[in-house]
Amino acid sequence: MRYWLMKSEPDEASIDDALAAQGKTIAWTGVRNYQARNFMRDDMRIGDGVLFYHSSCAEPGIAGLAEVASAAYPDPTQFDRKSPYYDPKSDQENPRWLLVDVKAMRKTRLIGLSELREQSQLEDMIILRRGNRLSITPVTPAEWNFIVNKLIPKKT
DNA sequence: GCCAACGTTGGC
DNA sequence: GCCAACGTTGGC
Repeated sequence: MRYWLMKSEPDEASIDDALAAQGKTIAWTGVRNYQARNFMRDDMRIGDGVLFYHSSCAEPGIAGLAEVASAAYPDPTQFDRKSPYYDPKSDQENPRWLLVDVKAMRKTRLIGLSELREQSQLEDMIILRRGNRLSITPVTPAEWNFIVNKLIPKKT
């Protein structure tokens, strides 16, 4: 069992959207970074824990908990000419981009970036490193446990 | 809208 | 294989 942090722009897919989706499961479309793709392809397993992170928005931070709900499979948006994620250089026989399905478990209070940065237990989190842009990053069990057990239950 | 940081591209 | 130019990410 591994743990991950996955960034989503809430304008596109928020934790509320995911919870409202059929089966609470959404296809994690639009990953166009090889390192993030490789995490999905090589390291993710069904049932892995996911911190659902809202990025590029007014209040960036962890907004919910989710689970990996499928193995990696080709992202259909790479073949859709009308999609912003269309990739003319990918071909059907050998798709370049993959996705996994993600099942939303529950919404949490918003744990903002600044609050995350205040936690000495989280100082090594990849998401908090300077210049980090990876949309999918591994989370250590210690980081996961601290966030889920110590931060999330706390009231603001 | 700004811009630092980073990943990708492509000429050589 | 190097690396400058370019495009993107994402917080502010």
